[in-house]
Amino acid sequence: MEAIFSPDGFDGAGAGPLYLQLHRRIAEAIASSRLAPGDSLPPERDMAQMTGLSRVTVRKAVQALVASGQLVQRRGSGTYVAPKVERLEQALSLLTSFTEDMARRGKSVESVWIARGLHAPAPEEVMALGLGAGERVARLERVRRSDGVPLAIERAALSGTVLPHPDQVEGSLYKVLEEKGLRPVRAVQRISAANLGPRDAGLLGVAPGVAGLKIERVSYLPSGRVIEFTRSLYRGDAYDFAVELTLAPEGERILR
Amino acid sequence: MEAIFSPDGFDGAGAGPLYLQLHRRIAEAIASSRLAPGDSLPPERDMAQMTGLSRVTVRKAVQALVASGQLVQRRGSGTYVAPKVERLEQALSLLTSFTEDMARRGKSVESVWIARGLHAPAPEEVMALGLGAGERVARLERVRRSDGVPLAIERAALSGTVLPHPDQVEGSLYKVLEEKGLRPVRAVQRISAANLGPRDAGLLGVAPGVAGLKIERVSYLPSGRVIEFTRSLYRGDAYDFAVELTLAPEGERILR
DNA sequence: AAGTGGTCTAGACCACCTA
DNA sequence: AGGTGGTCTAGACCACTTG
Repeated sequence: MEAIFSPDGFDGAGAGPLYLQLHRRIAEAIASSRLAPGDSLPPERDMAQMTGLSRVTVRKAVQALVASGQLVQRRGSGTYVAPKVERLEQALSLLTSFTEDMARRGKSVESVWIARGLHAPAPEEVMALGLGAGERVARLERVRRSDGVPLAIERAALSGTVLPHPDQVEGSLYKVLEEKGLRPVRAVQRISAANLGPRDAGLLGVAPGVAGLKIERVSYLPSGRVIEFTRSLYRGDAYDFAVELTLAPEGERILR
Repeated sequence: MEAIFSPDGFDGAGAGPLYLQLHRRIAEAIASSRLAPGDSLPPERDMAQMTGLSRVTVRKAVQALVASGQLVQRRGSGTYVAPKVERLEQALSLLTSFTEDMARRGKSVESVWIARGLHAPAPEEVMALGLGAGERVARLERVRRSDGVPLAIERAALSGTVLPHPDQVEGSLYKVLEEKGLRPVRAVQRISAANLGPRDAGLLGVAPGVAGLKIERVSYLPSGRVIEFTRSLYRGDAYDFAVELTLAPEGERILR
């Protein structure tokens, strides 16, 4: 521990800014397991004194590690090495619900509802769902947890005609749809990455700015009608999406 | 412009930290197009004076916007609203090379080589490629650009036996493999999100900490042998991966 | 040469948690 | 009550870009 915060070796010419040098020291200590998940770091003021740097500079080094999810800070308590989250791998070619997917691997699933209700649709929702004039939209917004760890924020939108009582949805949305004979059989997803804003980061229990996977999904009924439009944010460090690619024969198109 | 940086309205009770209030003001100005891509913001010292805040606090607000890719800063020059990047959509079910993919949409492609050579393999590479004892690994590391904009960092690894002269690869790796009769027909990809480190961010021309899509791909020959192991980092704001999902009939498995 | 962002400091007060 | 992280300040110097 002393070695990490020793005042020696700083300011070697060409080593770059002091906060980056300290950042590197701590990151290497974590990578080499000299700092293990759950370990606490000295208080910022102590790190400053030990290294001979100002607290502001120490904070800048620490903040970068917090922002990339390697450290967590708790006000009034201290700074800790982030617990290692086990990565979940999910096959991307199967249209399954979160609930079913987790059940298949024997994980518990909890949903924490943020909002459930009927609203006036946003233009984007009118487009995606093909809503008629005056039709309302049912919005289901929840945090998905598995074994107590928040994994994703899911914001689903459906036609208010299809789901007139969104507040009665409890567990799996797909199960509810199935009971109505409206289970989707096909979906198109778009995947990108984005930094989590303060609100979303808070819901997922990570620091603002941490990378998240943003997934937009439009689901279709056998008739080709759109049934669901869902925007999800997954913790980037907790999820792996797996997909298999095949060589397309000349001229063939797979994505419609 | 004056409205954004007016000293009025700060410190309203319950509005949160000053740097977040300023962050919100600027973000809203960008979202509402009152600040358009390419527009310059006042110098930090001026923003500080205009708002009545210290430069450090102004910097903290600005830094957060830089870290999420909404602003760019150029030392000696100024602070600007980030140019809007056009999102590229790529189908995830097709095994195509970057070069071919871009050619299909009439985009130019440039590769900037970072490294090309034979090395002693890392354990991870031995595993993924099934390397024999003493076998070397060919590494190809390059930045992929389209129309001058860096889009991705691609780090490919192949058996040194398959590709004994990696320094002779110029354009499409898949083309080279095809000429050897070694074109992959199947691949498994794993997708997650991660904050870009200083080095990778620099290569992609974005600020450190910006969210990137991390893709690991293992490609197979018709014989089932692994031919290629590639780790790529895509700019999260410049790429959409599109994938189609289908409902799997009972008992069927799609991913092998 | 002047102006810009990049780094760094010492010190202060606040809000929260733990004891 | 004491310690922790969270915020904020004024001022300084450096490295780089621009006119």
